Amino acid sequence: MPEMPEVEILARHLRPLLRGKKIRSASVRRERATRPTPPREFEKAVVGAKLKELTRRGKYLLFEFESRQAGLARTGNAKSGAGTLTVLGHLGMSGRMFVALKNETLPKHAAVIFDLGNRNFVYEDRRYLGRMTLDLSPLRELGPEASDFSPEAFAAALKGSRQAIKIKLLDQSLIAGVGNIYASEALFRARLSPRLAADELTPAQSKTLLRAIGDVLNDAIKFGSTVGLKTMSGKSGGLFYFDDGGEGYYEERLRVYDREGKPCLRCGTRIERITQGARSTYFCPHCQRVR
DNA sequence: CACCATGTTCCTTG
DNA sequence: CCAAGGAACATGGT
Repeated sequence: MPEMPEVEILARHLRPLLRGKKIRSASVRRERATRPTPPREFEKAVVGAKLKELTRRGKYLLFEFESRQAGLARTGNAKSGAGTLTVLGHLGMSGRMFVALKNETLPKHAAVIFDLGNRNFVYEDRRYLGRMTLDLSPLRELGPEASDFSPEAFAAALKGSRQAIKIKLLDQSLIAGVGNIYASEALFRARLSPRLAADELTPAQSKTLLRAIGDVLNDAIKFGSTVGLKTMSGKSGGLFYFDDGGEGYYEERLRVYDREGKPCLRCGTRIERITQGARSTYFCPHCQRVR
């Protein structure tokens, strides 16, 4: 469930469930899951730690723990100041995180489990493209959140690049949090062609695009935190948030993504799918003409 | 078997 | 140094 809105909703869901909880034991069931941190080192570092705060940056989750004793300095956890240990989480394409009752069976691809006493925290990932790690270096490469970007700074960041704007939006060092789905959605909302070169956008167009990105992300968060929660309630005593997408608290919100051949919701023209940077882009050839 | 998938990183080629 | 393209990672759905 991995674009910024899904991560934000997940963070809001998990925060009250995890805050103040102490990790009794930790189990890494896949070598890859904590890369580049070795699994045993990861387990050792988090056992006994109490979660202070859970925050989000781009598509990453930051689990901030109170360190137990001295001895954490050698974990190479750059962010850990005095008394703090931070675990960085990323869901990749197929990761999920949830708090479960202890008698619930673990999913087949459970990658990391924290024993919290009367509950388990589970990170599971079918494709193992995500991770939970002590390596915080990815944070240094992230561009601003959409909400922190001024139109002027965004325009400046696009200058000097002839790359297609759609591909640029996926660059986390330019702007953090936009993924393949919402890149198409934002360009549709801004009525801009995904094939426009980044430096071809006028200041007015880049301003429109930045606003569209913010709107698309905010709408998704708003939708996910209302309909999504309702959809999921009842599962495991309401402890789950993300399950399998349920009945459409997600896809039905999308206006162009995955709608190839279907009529544009604005003008009726057939939506097209093209490949850019080896990934699918969906757009309306009429509403999103290059200008 | 073929192709596709919400992400990131690394490699090659130009 | 940059851009573009592709592969890799690993599993599952259609």
